[in-house]
Amino acid sequence: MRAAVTTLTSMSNSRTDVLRAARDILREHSLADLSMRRLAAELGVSPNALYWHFPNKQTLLAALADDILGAVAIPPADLPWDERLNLLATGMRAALLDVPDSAEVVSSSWASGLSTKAIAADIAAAAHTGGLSLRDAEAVSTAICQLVIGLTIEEQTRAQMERLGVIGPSGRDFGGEFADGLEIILDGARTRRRS
Amino acid sequence: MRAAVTTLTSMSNSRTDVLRAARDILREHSLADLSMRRLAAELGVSPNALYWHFPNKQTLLAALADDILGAVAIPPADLPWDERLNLLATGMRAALLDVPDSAEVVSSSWASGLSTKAIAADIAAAAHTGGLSLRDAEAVSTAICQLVIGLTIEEQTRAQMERLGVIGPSGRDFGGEFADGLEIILDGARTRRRS
DNA sequence: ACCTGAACACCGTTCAAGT
DNA sequence: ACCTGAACACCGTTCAAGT
Repeated sequence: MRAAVTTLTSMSNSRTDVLRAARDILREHSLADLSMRRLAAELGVSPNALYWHFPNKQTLLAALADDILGAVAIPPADLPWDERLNLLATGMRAALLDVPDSAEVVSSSWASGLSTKAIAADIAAAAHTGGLSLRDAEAVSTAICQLVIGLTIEEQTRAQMERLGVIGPSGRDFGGEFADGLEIILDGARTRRRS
Repeated sequence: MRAAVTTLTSMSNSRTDVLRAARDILREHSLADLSMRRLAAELGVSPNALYWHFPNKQTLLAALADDILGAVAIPPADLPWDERLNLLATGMRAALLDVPDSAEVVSSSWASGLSTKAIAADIAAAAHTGGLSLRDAEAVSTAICQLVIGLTIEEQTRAQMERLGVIGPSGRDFGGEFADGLEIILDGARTRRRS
C-alpha cells in the first residue's frame, strides 16, 4: 500500500523531488532560470513551500552540488595510484559536464561551507594511499579540484552563451586544456611519492 | 582650467569613477551589496545612468576584475623562472585578497569571456621563457590561475560569513593550502623544463 | 508533514526624453 | 556627453495560517 501511495502524481513533494526538479531546470534551461519561484512553479507549489524542505536557497544548491558529484565512481583500489587520480579527476569533470552550470553551483557550495566536499576527500585519500604524505595528498586534491571546477565553469558558461546564440564558438579545446593541466599536477604529485 | 573642472565634486561620472565606486562597495560591504541600483546611489545618479558607461552589469564586473588584477607586478626577468612563477601566483592572490569577494568577480568575468585574462598570459609567458613549450606553459598557467581563483573564492566567502557573524572561524589555513598546492604545480612544471 | 496568501524589500534592464 | 522618470518583469525570504 505504500507503493500505491508513492505512485500518485499529485502527492506532496519530498526533498528528493525538489532536487530532481532543480536538476531538470539546469538541464533544460540554466542556472539563471533556477530561482526559488520558478522551481516552486515547476513542482506545482507556491515559492514559500520550498522553505519547508530547505532553510534557504544556498543550502538547496549545496545539496544539489553534492548530489551531482555523488555520481563519481571510486576507482578500483588495485589500479596504480596515479591512474586512480586520473579517473577521479576525469569522472568529476564528466559528472559536472552532465548537468549544465553545475560547476558554478559546486563552486559556490564549496565556498559557502555547506557542501560535504566528499570528492575532494576521495581524491586526497587516493593520493595518500599512493604514497604521498597527508599534506601532499591534500595539496594535490586541492589543485585537481580547483582545476576541474574552474575550467568547467568556463566551459559551461561558454556553452550556455553559445546555446543562447549570444556569442559564437570560442575555439577553445577545454578537454585538451583539462588533460594538459591535470598532467602537470600529476607530474608534480609523482615527484612527492616516497614509496 | 581643465584641472579646475575635474576637481569639482558634483561633476558627471566617468567610467573610472564607476569602477572606483564599485570597488569601494566591495571593500566596505560585499558582492551581495554590489547591485546596479546601489552602485548608482553611491554615485548619486539614477540606476539607468550606469548604462551609459557600460552595456550591462557583466561588462562592468569584467572591467573591475581586470582592474583589480592589473595591480600585479611583472617580476624582473633576471630572476629564476620558477621564482617568477611563484611571485606572479602570490601577487595574483594578494591582489585578490586586497578586495573582498573579488575572486568571485574574476571567476565569472573569465567565464563570460569579457575579461582580458592578462595575468594568465603573463604567467604563461613566464613559464615559456623558463624553457617550457608553449603548450606546457599554458597548462601551468591554467593550473595556477584556477588554484588561485578557486581557493581565494573559498577564503573570501568564509571571511565574509565570519564578518557577518553568520558562522565561526573555519580553522583552515588558506595561505598554507595555497603554498602547498602551488608547490605541487611548480614541481610538475620543473618536470617539463627542457633547457 | 506539507502547503497557501500576502507581503517586504529588493533586483537588472529598457525606453523615451531631457540638458 | 551624461543623466532622469517611469515602467517591466522579475528576485529571496518571512509570517501567520491552513489541512
